Amino acid sequence: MSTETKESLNFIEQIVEDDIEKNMHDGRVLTRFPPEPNGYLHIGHAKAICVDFGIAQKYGGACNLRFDDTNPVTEDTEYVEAIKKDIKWLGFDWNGEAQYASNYFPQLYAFAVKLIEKGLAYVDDSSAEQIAELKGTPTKPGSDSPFRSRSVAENLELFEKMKNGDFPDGARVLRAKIDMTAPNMLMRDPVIYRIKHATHHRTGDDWCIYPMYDFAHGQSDSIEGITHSLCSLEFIHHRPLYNWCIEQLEIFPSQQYEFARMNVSYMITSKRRLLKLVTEGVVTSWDDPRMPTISGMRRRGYPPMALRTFCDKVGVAKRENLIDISLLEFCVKDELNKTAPRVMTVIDPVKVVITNYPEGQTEELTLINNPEDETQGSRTLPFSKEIYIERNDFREDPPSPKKFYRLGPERNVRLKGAYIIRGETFIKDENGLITEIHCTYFPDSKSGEDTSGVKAKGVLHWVSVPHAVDVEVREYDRLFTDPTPDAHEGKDSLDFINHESLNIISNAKAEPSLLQANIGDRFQFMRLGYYCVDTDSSPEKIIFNRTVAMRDKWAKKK
RNA sequence: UGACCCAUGGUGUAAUUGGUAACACACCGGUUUUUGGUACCGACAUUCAAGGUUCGAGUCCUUGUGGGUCAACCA
Repeated sequence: MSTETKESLNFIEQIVEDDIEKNMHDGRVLTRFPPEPNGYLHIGHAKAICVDFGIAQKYGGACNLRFDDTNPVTEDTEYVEAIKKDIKWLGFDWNGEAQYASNYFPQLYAFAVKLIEKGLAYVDDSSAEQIAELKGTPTKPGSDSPFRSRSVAENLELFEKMKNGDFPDGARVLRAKIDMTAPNMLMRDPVIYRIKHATHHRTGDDWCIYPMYDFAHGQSDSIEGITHSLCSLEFIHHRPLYNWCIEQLEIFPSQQYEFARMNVSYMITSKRRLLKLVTEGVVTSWDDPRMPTISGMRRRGYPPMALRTFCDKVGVAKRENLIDISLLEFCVKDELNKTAPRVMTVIDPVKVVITNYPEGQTEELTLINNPEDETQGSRTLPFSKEIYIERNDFREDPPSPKKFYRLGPERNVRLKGAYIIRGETFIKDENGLITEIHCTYFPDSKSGEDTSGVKAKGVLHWVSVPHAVDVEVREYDRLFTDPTPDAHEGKDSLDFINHESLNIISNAKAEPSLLQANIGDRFQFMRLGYYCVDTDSSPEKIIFNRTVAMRDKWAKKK
């Protein structure tokens, strides 16, 4: 008797399972991730990667990485390398070598010739404007180009001349001959080849004509034997053309399926607008920790696994969506809670003197590194007469004393992993700012061997003054003040920039174990949040990025 | 005066394919806690509308309504 509950499938998984059941392509599953190497990958790509590679993985198939590099003027190998790095970092492996649409240029050219020979493509001498003119509008049918009825021989000759570089850019195009009155604009004799005397990042100057997306993508899928070509909803209108090309060329029948792209609140994914953030100096670079790029999130400290579980939780469907960024942050915190070692760092330090603690004495205390993971062991930490605590962990006169679990005059608190101390007096400067707090400690209240019987109001993190390490901490907030900054008509996303998205703290005090930290290492700063060592760090100065702050009910109540 | 896609709590995704709305996040309340973290418990929707088919509809049909996409020699 099977009691297993049937796992619910998204609509793509259902299609794939149906196909496997029908033994389509002998049950083979081959997907592909087809980025254009003209920009950096962002959170939206992460979703596509998880779907493309994830489906393949789930059904024992494989996923090709294919660069859709059919427009030499915008593409570059720099992006190729960055994209590969991001995919690997997310934890996916593509099938064999990376593929390139440009590898198929000879084959694609032959496909075009075949179409001409079948009387299904023609060379059009019209200008871009004229072509647009005759194309009609979504509500008005288009009409035939005067060049539509050229003979096969003439088309063949002209197309070859196009290839040979006999014409300047824009002089002529090759168009598929379909139906100028089709309700789907893409079927109104789409341009499939254009002249561009440009150097391609891979094929150099071998070609001066380049196929359009619609004449390259589907055929590339077909050449590679892709079984399920998954893309976002905006390509749904391309599907009839995708199928038309495959049918007319009589090649392997790859199938395209569309799913909704993922939108995340307070993030933008338009390459153009992302670029603007960099060029306008809103952020420092493509991998600025505030950027929704994969490289930005990596630098911010988001674990790749968190991104994957996030995409997983978001699911796959066909409706427009706006995912609450708090789900992403939840996934990040959930992952980090299990994996990040705990350390203590005081961000806004105020000095505490323990008046009854022996002068000059240092104790080595042992602290657990991660209560969620025993295998992470423990470390020792120096304790002494003078320590730093967080400024807001002391209140001279707490507003609601019963609810305040921190230090104050005549209040007892436990120093994490150390002793219980009691607030006594404090010193203020001329501005009323507290500069020093005097406490006494209970010698028999040592953590783990507490026989004092003293009740502590709460637990504070701390750092020993003589052993403290100065570090810089960079706190980030969302880049925009509006959840959908690019969805307001007549307004630019830059109108919603959060000018307080970066807060630099240059004099935080960290426990000495952090001296051993390496770039990229992630930690939980107890009671504060999760942080990682930034790439800007040097041996002289460790710089931490705040990946995400801890959930804080107390801050919320206030 | 078009074609195509979509419609389930604040958000996102489910619902054994026609059998009486589930899970996660967020929010609110509580328990535990040497992190105001974690963990745990509780509260939170009769599925866009109106008809129809049916013993029975979130699932099927019809008509509306609302949202999205399409007029680059970009992908």
